Amino acid sequence: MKIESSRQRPIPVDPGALKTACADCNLREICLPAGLSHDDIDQLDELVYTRIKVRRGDAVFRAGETFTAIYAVRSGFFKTRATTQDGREQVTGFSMAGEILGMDGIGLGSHSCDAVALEDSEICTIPYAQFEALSHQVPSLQRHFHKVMSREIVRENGVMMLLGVMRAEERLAAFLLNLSQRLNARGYSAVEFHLRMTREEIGSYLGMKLETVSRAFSKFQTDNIIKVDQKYVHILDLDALRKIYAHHT
Amino acid sequence: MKIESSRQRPIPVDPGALKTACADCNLREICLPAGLSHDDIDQLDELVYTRIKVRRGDAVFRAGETFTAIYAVRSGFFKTRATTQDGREQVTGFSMAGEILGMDGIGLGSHSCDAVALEDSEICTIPYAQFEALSHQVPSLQRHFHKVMSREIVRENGVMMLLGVMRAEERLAAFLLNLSQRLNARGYSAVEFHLRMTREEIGSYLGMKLETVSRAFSKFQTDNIIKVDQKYVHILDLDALRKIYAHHT
DNA sequence: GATTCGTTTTGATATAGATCAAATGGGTGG
DNA sequence: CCACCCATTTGATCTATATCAAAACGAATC
Repeated sequence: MKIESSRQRPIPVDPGALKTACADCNLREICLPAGLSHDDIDQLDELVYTRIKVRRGDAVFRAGETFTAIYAVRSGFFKTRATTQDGREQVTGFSMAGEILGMDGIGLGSHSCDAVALEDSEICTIPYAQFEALSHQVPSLQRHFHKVMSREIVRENGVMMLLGVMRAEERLAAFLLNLSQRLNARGYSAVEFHLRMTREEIGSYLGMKLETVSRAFSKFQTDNIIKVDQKYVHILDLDALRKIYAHHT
Repeated sequence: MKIESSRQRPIPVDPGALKTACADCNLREICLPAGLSHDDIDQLDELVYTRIKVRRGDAVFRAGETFTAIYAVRSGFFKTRATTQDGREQVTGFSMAGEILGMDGIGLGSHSCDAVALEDSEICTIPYAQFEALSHQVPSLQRHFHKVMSREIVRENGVMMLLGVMRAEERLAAFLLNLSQRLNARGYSAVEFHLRMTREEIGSYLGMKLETVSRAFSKFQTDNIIKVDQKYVHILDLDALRKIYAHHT
């Protein structure tokens, strides 16, 4: 199941076909419009005129490309990854509905990583120049955007901690707890879900090899903390997972 | 030489005594005022009324404290660090003149890490509420602040890559090259400098133990790539360092 | 100027996780 | 429906770095 397709760019679809206004979007409370008034959301809606389907394996943007827009994940699942000059790859994050992609490009005007869909997905394109102008008019939008960027900084701090000081099983526990919490915030089960990424991608994110990820999954299953079957995960003992993460046993 | 002093908070000094307007500050091209017009800088100056001395070992802010302001490093050197529940510590960054501290607090309203001075330093306090209001009036300030936050995201991406895929010597090479480049951008030598942090702090940042840091330094010295004497570093062969970093030999 | 404490270096040994290897099992495309 | 390609699991072995230990060195203190 090789997912890196040869297509380089997503295919824009007829905007009308996918038109779902922010105002009507069930993600509005966790996405960019969070905290905006109705009028403000309407203004944002005028900006977000392009909704795009991204097929599994396709990239929303790639490292080196000129930065033009940020993207809100409307549905589906993405990974972002950076690549060293000699081709080693680091997954820097996984993104799900309501989360924002592409903020890495603002600083230098070009993207520093790739954003690749791990399943067929939909994104809302938010042209950055216009977004900046709008957030200049709408203080609450500006405020919220700053929060979104700040939270991304804090998230990455957490990953640095994970990579810097935690052991293999602690890392996997942290990863599962984080997924659980984010899925839960979106109305899904906190204890039962399907992973969208491979063991190798999990490993890359957590700074370990796929075999080590697999062994940690097996260990958790042996200890009756989770039940795993391929991509299906059922957390049987959330507290045990939290203890592994927190107490660093 | 224990630097964690018992004082919890920096001592505000008479603002007049330290008054150096952004307009006159030699950091204005790399700090927040970068790209602002004279008039805009004057507006920013009205905001930055508190300049504070921070003594070595003192914290500008600590994890858990309420977020009220961001801080520009005017002189000196800082580390930021996050701590796990069981007390393990991860240095998440080192900051020097012109760089901004505290952006981690915007998202959740409280800081997620400590910012500690590694030498006697000075910072400019920028009350966030007022800054947000001003950046709302001054588009170029807003634009620049977004860039600063985005660059922080990209920097952390780089650290994730470092921690995730690189080997000990590659990490140290990356670290030295980064320091070199930042010092150079501030008018200091790119090849000769004094480290402000201990081997242990370097190790924490790079996800390795202080002994491993020391061994990597010794190896570089043996290979005539650098000359080290305690905190003094002289890079003899920048290209060799770049090759270690880039080619991942 | 001696003392002390913390930092750094270096050596010896241990180990978590990487690497190598092989078997199993799903999903996908023909 | 079959065949093939990946993904995953599990075992055996290896290795980069951690850990343990001790000596040397410097900077601050009395």
